[in-house]
Amino acid sequence: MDYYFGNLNPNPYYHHSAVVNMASPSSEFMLSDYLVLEDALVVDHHQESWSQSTETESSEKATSSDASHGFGDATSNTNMHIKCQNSGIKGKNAEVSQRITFRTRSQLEVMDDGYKWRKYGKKTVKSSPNPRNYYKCSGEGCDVKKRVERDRDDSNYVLTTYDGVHNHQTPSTAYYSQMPLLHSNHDWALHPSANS
DNA sequence: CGCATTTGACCAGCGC
DNA sequence: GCGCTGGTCAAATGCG
Repeated sequence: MDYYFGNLNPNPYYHHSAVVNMASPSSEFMLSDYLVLEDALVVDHHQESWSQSTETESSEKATSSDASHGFGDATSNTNMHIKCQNSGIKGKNAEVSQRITFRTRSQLEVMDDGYKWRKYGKKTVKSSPNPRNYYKCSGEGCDVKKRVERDRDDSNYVLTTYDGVHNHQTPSTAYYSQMPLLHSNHDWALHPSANS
């Protein structure tokens, strides 16, 4: 099984979105176990315009794999839209250099990505009728955070946003060398706004 | 009993 | 300056 998630497109003016299929044979699957890059799309996407981008994502949905790639029915598969955003965050979060948003079709809100997370907050936000859950990595000295919420437009999808990079390896390191996506030092293209 | 989760309070940034 | 909003804190609670 090949794992790959490097630079999908050399053009630095685009963020990268990859559509992958992730088989989920049980509720205890691990992201790192089943993440398979199915196809790569390129979309222009800005950190500040997530709500606007959902229209783009809806069109992606219509053209993306879903069940049409022969991975089985929707209840047994998790289809993901992955965005990597170097968002040029200003202010107090300026030190956050990596932001990755997964859009996951899943009944599960929290997937096991190999790291241990501690929930520290839950908030109803105005931009979505669904509550947003906040998690911190339990790794010692690791300040990576993630937010998890149901897609406001389609509750079958879960939006998972990772902020920052881990300063340690995942507790399950078996796929480390093959699976750079959820580790530091992966090779993402930068959006021009990140440099301004 | 120890640890994780819940949840209301608090804080900071932003727009008006 | 004030109110709104999103993000975080921390005491209370639940669970194994």
